[in-house]
Amino acid sequence: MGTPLPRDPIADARLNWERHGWSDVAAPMAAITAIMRTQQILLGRIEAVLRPFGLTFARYELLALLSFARSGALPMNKASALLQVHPTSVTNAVDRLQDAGLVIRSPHPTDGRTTLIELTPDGRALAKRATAVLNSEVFGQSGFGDQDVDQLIRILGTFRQNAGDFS
Amino acid sequence: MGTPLPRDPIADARLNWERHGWSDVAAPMAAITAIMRTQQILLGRIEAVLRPFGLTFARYELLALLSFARSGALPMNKASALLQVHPTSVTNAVDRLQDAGLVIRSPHPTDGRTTLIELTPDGRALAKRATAVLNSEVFGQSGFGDQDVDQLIRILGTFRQNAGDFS
DNA sequence: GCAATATACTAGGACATCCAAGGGTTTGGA
DNA sequence: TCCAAACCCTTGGATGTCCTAGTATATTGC
Repeated sequence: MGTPLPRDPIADARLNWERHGWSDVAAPMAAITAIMRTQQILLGRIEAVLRPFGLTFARYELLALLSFARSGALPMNKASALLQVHPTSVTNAVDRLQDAGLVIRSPHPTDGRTTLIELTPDGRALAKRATAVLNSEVFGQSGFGDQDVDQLIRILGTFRQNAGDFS
Repeated sequence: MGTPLPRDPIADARLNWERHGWSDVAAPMAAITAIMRTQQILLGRIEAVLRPFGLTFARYELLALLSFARSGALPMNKASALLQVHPTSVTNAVDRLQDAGLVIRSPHPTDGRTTLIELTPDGRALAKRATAVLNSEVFGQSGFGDQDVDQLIRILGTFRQNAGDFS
């Protein structure tokens, strides 16, 4: 994980696919593998930036989502849907954020099944500070050209829509 | 995680970023978030296809890598470097593959520190079957257009190279 | 030749994700 | 009205990833 490899391992995989007679799917295989690897690299950068704040990306995303909500509160199922993660992942994140005093659980006023997650003042302040650093250290130095950013947003947006993320 | 959302949550996040005066990094934020989400979707598809084989993506990748090695064997550190994951992740995968009888550990002939991972006949056969299904069910139906696949490979290839994955 | 440094793998711990299952609350049709 | 079906959240379990530390083996330098 330290020294760069002499050759692109994904390009090599693609060649292997072609050599084995799977040329028809070699390119998509390479694209998908590249997405997996890119995600890993980006997640590593993000986690490194958030670590000093005692946050992980999952917890940060939840804090950020809450900070954009008018009331600073959201039902857990709503958060799960918007973050597009399993409900149990939200439970897990809320547990830890609550232990850190960044959010509190409160009962829904009319639906006894639902739990609201509410940002505390500390949570709101931390979200703001973390976002500032994330913006300058990660998003502002993504390494993608402006045109490539547009291409990614377009290509992946279409993909996500076809995958049923939104309509 | 079931019903499509009425709106694209990442596009909404981008709007929120712009509303808060972070327009300069809103687009890269959206692109990066889209990569994270796309990876999640793709991983879900892959894991679903591999589950009947008793494999996960991490284990499959190791099997596939070994199946392309001339001798069907690789040192663990080599596998770690090529798969670009932490050495402990390889240890973990090898433990499980070995329990399943798909690989065996053997000592390196000249370097006492090194352990070779070797594909068993069962492992080789399973890798072949799993690859066939992945090709037809996932890579062959990626949902990306041919041109978009090329764009992804180009954009993410440059990114990975700049990130130090290879030279 | 021997000690210091580097390399290889593994053990233990923290987190995140998903799935399956369980208990409580609402809703809706008979 | 009342019970079954739907919905919401949590718990417990399996995996994967990384980090830190520890053990064993090689290599390097004095």
